[in-house]
Amino acid sequence: MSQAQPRLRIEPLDVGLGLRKQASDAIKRAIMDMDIYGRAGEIRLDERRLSEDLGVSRTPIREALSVLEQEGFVRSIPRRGIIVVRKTKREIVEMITVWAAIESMAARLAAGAATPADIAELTGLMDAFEEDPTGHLTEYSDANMEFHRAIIRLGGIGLMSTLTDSLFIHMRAVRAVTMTQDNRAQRSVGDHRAIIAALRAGDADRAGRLVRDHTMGLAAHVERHGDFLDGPNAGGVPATNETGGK
Amino acid sequence: MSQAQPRLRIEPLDVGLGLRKQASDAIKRAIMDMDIYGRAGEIRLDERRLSEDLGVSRTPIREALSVLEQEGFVRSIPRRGIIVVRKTKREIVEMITVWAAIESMAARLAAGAATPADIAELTGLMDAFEEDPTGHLTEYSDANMEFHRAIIRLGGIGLMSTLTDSLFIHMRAVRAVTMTQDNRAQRSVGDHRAIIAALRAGDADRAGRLVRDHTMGLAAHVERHGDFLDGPNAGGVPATNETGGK
DNA sequence: TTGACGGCTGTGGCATACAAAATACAAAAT
DNA sequence: ATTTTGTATTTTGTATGCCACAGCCGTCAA
Repeated sequence: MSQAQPRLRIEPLDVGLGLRKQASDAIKRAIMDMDIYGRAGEIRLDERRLSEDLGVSRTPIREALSVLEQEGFVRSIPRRGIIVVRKTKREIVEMITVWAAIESMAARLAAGAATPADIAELTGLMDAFEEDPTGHLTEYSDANMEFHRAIIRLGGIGLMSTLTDSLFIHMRAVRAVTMTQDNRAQRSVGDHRAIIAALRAGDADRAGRLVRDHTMGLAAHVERHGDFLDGPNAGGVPATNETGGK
Repeated sequence: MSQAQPRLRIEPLDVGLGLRKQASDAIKRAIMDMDIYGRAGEIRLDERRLSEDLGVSRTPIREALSVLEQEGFVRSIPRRGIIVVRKTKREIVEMITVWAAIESMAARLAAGAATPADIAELTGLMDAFEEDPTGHLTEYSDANMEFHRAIIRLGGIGLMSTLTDSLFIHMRAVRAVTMTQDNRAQRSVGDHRAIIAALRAGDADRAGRLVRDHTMGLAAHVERHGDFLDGPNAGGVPATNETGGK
């Protein structure tokens, strides 16, 4: 009966306020913590199990899962259950492309509006890793993300930050891998410095182009080396029976 | 095994599969049909009233409202109820800017991949209005939207279509107004023709730039003349933070 | 007369109970 | 032995009831 079901480890949350949001956060955390691409087969989430693990009834669980579905973490198949989505390489590349489009525009806008203090913040993020980013890949990965988020923020369009944030969440699994390949970290620093220079010069065209090329380069890289995403069970969504048991 | 059977294909009989979606669609339709910007004061939605009107219980209504909240149509205030959101001018401008960013990138991608048939489809959308779009503003407004959606589709990034579609829904109220001002419809046709030419020439840079300038022009126009959005009750529901579903 | 406090009502949040559907298992027939 | 069908269990979808909190109104006191 209770086979090797990927039972998520989560802490029972205390009831108080915003029970639905707490539940969605907890489940989201649990999903991000588990290695989605390691396991094979579809990962199903059982409402009843979740409700008893979290100590709340199924109603807030369902609403939380509805939120997570909108955010692209799970997919609800009508009468069949809720499964954790596994982003395909194709989908990741699409997300990076959208990211490139948005950040490029943000850089254009930032080029005309960024203050010296803003520029200083950007340089500050890179300064710690100028010499040898390869040694501290984990830290640099964070600083890298923060750099891009900062540029988008400097664009002044809040919606851009909202959208890209929800894109970035799905790329946690990709970040670590891509960094270690191809000396990408080192080249990344160079690209970033060029972007900062363009922003400081107020050159919107150049800033937009550099950002676009930089991120599209990541897209091309994932396109080439991101086959681990489609991993063991390739293809897309199996339309019909795929029990996978035994 | 028994796969080659010419099994007759029957509609999956979507009744029952998605009472929640039916509810969300109905409520969404109702929201879009009413003139949100005409009325003053906050528009509250009562769960019990809705469930009574739609003939279903409150549970699917709540889930439908949860979906609508994620899509940005309504806003749930913890113990106060659910109100219909009114997009501010600022938010509309932000949405148009994001739209410009995405469609510009899509045009770049489309410039290298569009087939003559694709180009013909685009020209076909515009041909009917070349002479005098001012006479058939409603029809042209639809064709205009379809033109932009087609370009985004030609970019080949499905995520772009998904994102922009959800953006476009919120701009119905703006479409009609902006078209009638400033001879925008007529100039729109000219811009579109130039965009088609760039796509036909395979000039990614030019196509991307033209699309960006065209849409950013709309953003600037709304920025200038879109005060009716914040209209009667300026700042009716200001940034009270919280909720807002990410 | 005015302001504050307390009960009353209405609405949303959560839990639980019930029904329908799909899958898994088993048995029987070919 | 394999396939098919019937049954049972699991699991989702829906309904309803109860509870907590917010807003409102009336009354009482200063």
